[in-house]
Amino acid sequence: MELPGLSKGELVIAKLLCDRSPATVREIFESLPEDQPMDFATVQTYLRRLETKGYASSILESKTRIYSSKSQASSIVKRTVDELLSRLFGGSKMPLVRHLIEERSITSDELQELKELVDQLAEQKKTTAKSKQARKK
Amino acid sequence: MELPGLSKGELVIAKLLCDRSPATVREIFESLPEDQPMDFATVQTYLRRLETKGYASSILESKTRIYSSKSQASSIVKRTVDELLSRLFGGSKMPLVRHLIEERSITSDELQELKELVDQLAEQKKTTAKSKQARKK
DNA sequence: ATTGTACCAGTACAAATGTACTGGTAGCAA
DNA sequence: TTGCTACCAGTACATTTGTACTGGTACAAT
Repeated sequence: MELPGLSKGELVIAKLLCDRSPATVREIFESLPEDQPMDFATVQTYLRRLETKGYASSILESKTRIYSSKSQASSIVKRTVDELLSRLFGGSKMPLVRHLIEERSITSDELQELKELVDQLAEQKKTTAKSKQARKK
Repeated sequence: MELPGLSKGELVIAKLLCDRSPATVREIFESLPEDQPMDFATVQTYLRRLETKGYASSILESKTRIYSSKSQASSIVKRTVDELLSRLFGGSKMPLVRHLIEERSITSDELQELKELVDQLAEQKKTTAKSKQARKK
């Protein structure tokens, strides 16, 4: 069940749907960021296409169709990012990480957040290593 | 001079071109990752389109056309990542950073690299702050 | 009963995209 | 000089994408 890729436009709607699933066309329509408005009917079309592509399902609840996402936001994100990585960075992620935190100005808050993340990961790593050792893998 | 967006396919070629510019069609063709082969003529078409869109220029050097990228890889990357960020993460980058280092298994080496990066940034930040203070901005 | 109002399914359609064939030519091998 | 190669410009074309109109209908307000 290899889902077909999503176009740029579909992606926006897919993400919105994930975050609010289940939702009506109108709900999605209204949650559009106002910097890129879109016709109600256009949203409709995108949702229909998402369903066709297997990313969503829907039921007709007395006159109103309710769409539900069939995939987690995380999996859509993963898929999309994977594509990006393979297209631009030969599949490895560190170059992108670097790009994100080097080529763009980072705020102190973000830096702080990042630091915590790293510490946390390091901690986790240590634990994993230990338990591995314990199990004498 | 707002360059038009690049499609997924164009992006691959654009990146390849950036990395080797100037290059002939054949060179690009041969540097294609073998997991997604493509006809020579298709590469030709992509390059032509890149030129039309303003991302590349070319000259005919005695029977062979030589393409050069007109933009830095970094700016193409930036543009593409920006798009992704706005589409999937409301424009902020930390969620993507998080995704990259949390949702995907990270190796010790990568973690180490990340740690260094963070330290380096912290250092830089401190310096900046100081000089700002010195200048009594 | 009449008229809006919402929403739906279907259809439309130009532009962008992915992918490639073709006919022509210049240079080199035979 | 005759092919065979490489390469080029141009053209082709089915799909996908972006974007939206339409005609029909059910429910609500008049």
